Amino acid sequence: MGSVTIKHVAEEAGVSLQTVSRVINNGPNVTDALRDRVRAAIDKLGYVPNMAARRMAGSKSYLLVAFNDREPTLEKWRAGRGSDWVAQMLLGAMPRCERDGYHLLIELLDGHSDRLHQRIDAVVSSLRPDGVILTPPHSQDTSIIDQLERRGVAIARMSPGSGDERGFRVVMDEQEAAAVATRHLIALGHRRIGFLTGSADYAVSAERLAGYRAAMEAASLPIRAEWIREGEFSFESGLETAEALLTLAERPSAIIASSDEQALAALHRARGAGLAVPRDLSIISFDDTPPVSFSLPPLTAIRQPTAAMAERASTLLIEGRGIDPNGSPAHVLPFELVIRGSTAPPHD
Amino acid sequence: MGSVTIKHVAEEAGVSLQTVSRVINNGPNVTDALRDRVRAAIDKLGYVPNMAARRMAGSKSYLLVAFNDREPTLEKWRAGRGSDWVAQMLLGAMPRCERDGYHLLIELLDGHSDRLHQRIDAVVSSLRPDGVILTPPHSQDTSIIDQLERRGVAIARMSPGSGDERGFRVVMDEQEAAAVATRHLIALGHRRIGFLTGSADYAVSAERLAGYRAAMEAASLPIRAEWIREGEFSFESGLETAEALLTLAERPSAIIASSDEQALAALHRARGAGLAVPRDLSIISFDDTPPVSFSLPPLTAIRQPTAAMAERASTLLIEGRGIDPNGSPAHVLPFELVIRGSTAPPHD
DNA sequence: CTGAAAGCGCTTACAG
DNA sequence: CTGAAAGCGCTTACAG
Repeated sequence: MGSVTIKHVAEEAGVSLQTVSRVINNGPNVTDALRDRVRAAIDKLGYVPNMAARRMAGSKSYLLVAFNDREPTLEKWRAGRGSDWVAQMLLGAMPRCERDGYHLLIELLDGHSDRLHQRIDAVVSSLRPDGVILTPPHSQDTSIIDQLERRGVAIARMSPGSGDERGFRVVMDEQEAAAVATRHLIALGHRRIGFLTGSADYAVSAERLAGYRAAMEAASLPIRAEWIREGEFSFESGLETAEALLTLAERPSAIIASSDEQALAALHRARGAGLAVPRDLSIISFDDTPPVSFSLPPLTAIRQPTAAMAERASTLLIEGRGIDPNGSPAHVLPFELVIRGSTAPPHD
Repeated sequence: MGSVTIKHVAEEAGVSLQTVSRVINNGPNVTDALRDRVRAAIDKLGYVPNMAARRMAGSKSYLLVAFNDREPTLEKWRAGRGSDWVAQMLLGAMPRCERDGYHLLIELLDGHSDRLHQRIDAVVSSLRPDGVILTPPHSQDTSIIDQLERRGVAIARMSPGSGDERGFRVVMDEQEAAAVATRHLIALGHRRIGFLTGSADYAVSAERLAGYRAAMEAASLPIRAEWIREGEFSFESGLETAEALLTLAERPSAIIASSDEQALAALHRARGAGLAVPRDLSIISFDDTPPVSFSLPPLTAIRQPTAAMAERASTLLIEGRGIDPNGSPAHVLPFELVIRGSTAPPHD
């Protein structure tokens, strides 16, 4: 609609397009007088650069795309239980993007579909984002990193696991978090501590397990193979693995779950087995999404700094142009052990 | 880099750019043979149109912007209680957008700031979205509609209230919802029913109140002025207004709250006053976000079809090009009364 | 039914 | 320190 363009501004200020462009982009070599004149014209006309045009002319797109795993994301939204990783990402990343005139686009990606790469290519080709935020499990998918690298797209990977050090990596110390949880239980007097692992295709799963092992060993506590139950992050998986743990002849007096859902499922199973939490069984969960603070009792949990991680990822993508992050150290953000009512000294 | 453009496709297929463009956009007048040849070339090269270029050349931007009220939105994310309206919008709108190659951008808008219009102009000018989804309270802000109309931007308004019939309007029947809630209580035997109003600057607040009034009158039940408490949607406001209601000489045996937060606050106050819910006091809330199903007892609530509304809004914006929605009827989506444990016959 | 030209609003080298 | 030209990748009228 007869919108204001750089041309109008140039006329109003009596300068060339070129100069206006330089002022907009804080380019060098503009006298203060001219700059002021241009700024005044911009304000007067209410000029705002057209992003599509800027992008076309070869500048930044001012767009960041955050890819999220489709099914778990939709599933959680549908369930309406408030387990909202995406909301936390928005909380961290959106205001950060806004501050520098960027926009954040959430995109859903199918876990392992054949068309995964096709979809990524389509998004990158059509949107030309200045950077892409990858979340698990895609953040650890080497073939995706390959693809994005080939396309020359900057990457920030949240919780990417170890091994591949390409792109900006933003993490919390998963291993230490699990160790802290374990030590908390040990300090309470627990010796038989069970562990429910997360989905095998998420790198954090192995890291959390390693932290548990390390802390148990450091305390010279035995680790029985039957105490470690391999599962997935889901409630259903939690039901199954917790059940297996609770029906053991010598059952653990405490359980560390690799997700909130699993922990909630463990709580459910404990109740079913007539075990009082935390009296007969202590439970610690991972992530600390809303439902765990509403449960009875509310759960002790490792809080993942999702918002802070997303903010950092955005910052790195916005400010890190030209920097080669490859091989540089990961950005480690602090987690927190939130102690609530599901942990106590063992009863027996 | 060195990305595939329409030019490459044209060469590969041995046709003009023009023809490729026609095929991409499902334009008329292309022979099947040519179309197939072009499609084959597109597939072979993995061509995806550059959105910035399309936009520049005067086509759609394939971008939808959803404006949300900044502070309440951030506040809820920060609180981490899972009261997530935005997540429900994403659930409804994102897959719908994706289906037609659109992208949804969430943007935050300050409630009443001077720079509100400036911000909207900036977003519209820089992004050139094909349409804008407005949510309360902005969806009922006449000056915003004016502004967007002037700019020629298509608008879909969620819960816009009555009066201004411009743009696509997607609503639930707020008045009927409140009436249904009221009738549910009446059917249970309640005669003294209190009502906590929502924020005055949200049109739904007045509508909900009107529904309550209508249902009470239809049942020939008295409406005492002191039973209607004007407040805001927040928990704090709920504490205050519920307190006022519960300390009345002749206190209501049931309360309808205009938001989940208020209802939770009422529950809190009831507990403080030694009243058992639902034995001594029934409570119904509005919206049905996650926390109300976690409370003790879980609350009976009117469920707002937020995801469905966002989906409809997207559909209207995507498919409704060229249609003038002004003055056409609003799109009414069904709400639901979810009966849980906070409502029962009055005790006395 | 198909194609050559102009132009969208910017930025990037390149001159001066 | 400032400006005239070219070009980004498309689509839109306009020819043929």
